[in-house]
Amino acid sequence: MKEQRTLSLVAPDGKGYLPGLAVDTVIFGFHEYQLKILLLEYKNTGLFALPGGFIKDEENLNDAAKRILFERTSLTDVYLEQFYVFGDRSRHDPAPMQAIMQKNGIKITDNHWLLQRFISVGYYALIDFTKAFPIPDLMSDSCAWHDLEYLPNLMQDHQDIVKKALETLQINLDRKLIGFNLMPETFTMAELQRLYETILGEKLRRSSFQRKLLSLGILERIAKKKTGAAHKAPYLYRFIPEKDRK
Amino acid sequence: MKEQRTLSLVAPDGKGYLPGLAVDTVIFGFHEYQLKILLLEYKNTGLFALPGGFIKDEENLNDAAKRILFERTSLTDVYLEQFYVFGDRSRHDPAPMQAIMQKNGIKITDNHWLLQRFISVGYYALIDFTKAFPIPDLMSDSCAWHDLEYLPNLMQDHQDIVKKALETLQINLDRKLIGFNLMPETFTMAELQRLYETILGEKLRRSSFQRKLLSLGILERIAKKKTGAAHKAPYLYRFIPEKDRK
DNA sequence: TTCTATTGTCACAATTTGAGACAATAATAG
DNA sequence: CTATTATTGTCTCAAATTGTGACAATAGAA
Repeated sequence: MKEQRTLSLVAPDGKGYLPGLAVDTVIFGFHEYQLKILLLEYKNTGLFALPGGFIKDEENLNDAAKRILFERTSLTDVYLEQFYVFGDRSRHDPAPMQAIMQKNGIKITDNHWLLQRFISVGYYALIDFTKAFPIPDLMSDSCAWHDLEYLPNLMQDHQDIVKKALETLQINLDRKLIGFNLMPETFTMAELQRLYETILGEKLRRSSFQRKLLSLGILERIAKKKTGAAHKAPYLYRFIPEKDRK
Repeated sequence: MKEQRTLSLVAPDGKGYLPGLAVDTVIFGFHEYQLKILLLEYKNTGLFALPGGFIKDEENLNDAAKRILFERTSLTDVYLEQFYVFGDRSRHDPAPMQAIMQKNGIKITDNHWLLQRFISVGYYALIDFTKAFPIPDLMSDSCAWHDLEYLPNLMQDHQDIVKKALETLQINLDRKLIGFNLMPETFTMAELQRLYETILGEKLRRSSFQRKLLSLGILERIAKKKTGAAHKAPYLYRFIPEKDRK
């Protein structure tokens, strides 16, 4: 682990980072029929926030997002994409950040870098829930999964950011075939269908779904079958990466 | 006209603007079966660039984009949307900006604000070619339409920005029904089809296209017909804004 | 061995799209 | 005025896709 924290490493003048610009990441996972996202809970404040960070002077923007994602999940090679820039003046509200800084023993100066107006680039990531072990930063009690349906109140405009991220995910699901990034290596057709239904927020027909996905030529059926319940055992499937398709 | 220029109003320390952040706009128009974009040509430099600008300290990001668009076109209420943030370190190349500043009598200091690294938020706009009268800024000889197929060499990574803007337009064309923003108030079905074909870069079947677009319930057929050529006169259509549909 | 829930697949209907045909018609040529 | 020409609006039929339900297969439970 190279680094576990972001905020508190930042000097009061923000030296080493691009000023006024931040990255916020909506990290999606899927578990027990539910879409989840990772949220940080700042110590002793009851404030929840999306994992975020800043861009180093000599860092590519997309690399900064990758780094921030890595710091919270230890994962690399993750599906990660920009989706919107949040740049309204109204999102500038220094109060919660002041509270966080205070609780973490950071000296609050009137023009502390963290209290200025920030414009934030929103990224969303899709990760395999079974592979992620969330790591809080040093200002946070926890970095944990939260059900998308039952989110706590979030800092600033983070609720809007989540909403826009979900909309983007819904739009891109079929076109970019990115749902598989939320699944474990192997899965049944029923599990995959539940993922789609959860993301899209609607029921899908079983036979149409199966026919459609098999016809795309992106699934490999694995000979083995799953066991455990009192009915015919389903096949397991694996997603075939684009490069391996014929 | 409130303001006609951007760059040269900026003080060497960039006071009044958010540091390190810019907006670049890809302004699309359609004329004589061709997609066009607006480009600035900087005086005596042979350098072409997308219209761009900076964000004021107290300005919403999206409002900055609207303002920049207005400064070049005098248009308001235009379809304008973010599509990507260009934040690679490699895009920082002060040489062309130095040339522009020199030719425009702006004093070049080592740490002039304009020569720092910028991250740029890309916006694309769709406007009615017949309504736009491009206005150069004071550093530019011209602000003029250029055929998307025959662009001059562009500054920095502006070629990539245009490419990404076009890809976004192609993806959103059907989903958001935004093509009409490129058409005049009334148009024939053949004209509309040519627009779609040009944007998508492929031929479409006439009867399928007509059937599809009529079935969407977004076109109002106007009683009058156009005249002028030796064949049956086509109907004229008008796009029905969402609020007026039933 | 029988029962139950779920799976993989098929058949048929409904819908959408592809592809072409045809009559209507605004100007033009004679 | 009439014949010609190019394009338009619409229709038909075929092909492809999707909706809908049915059915046999089967892993475990009763």
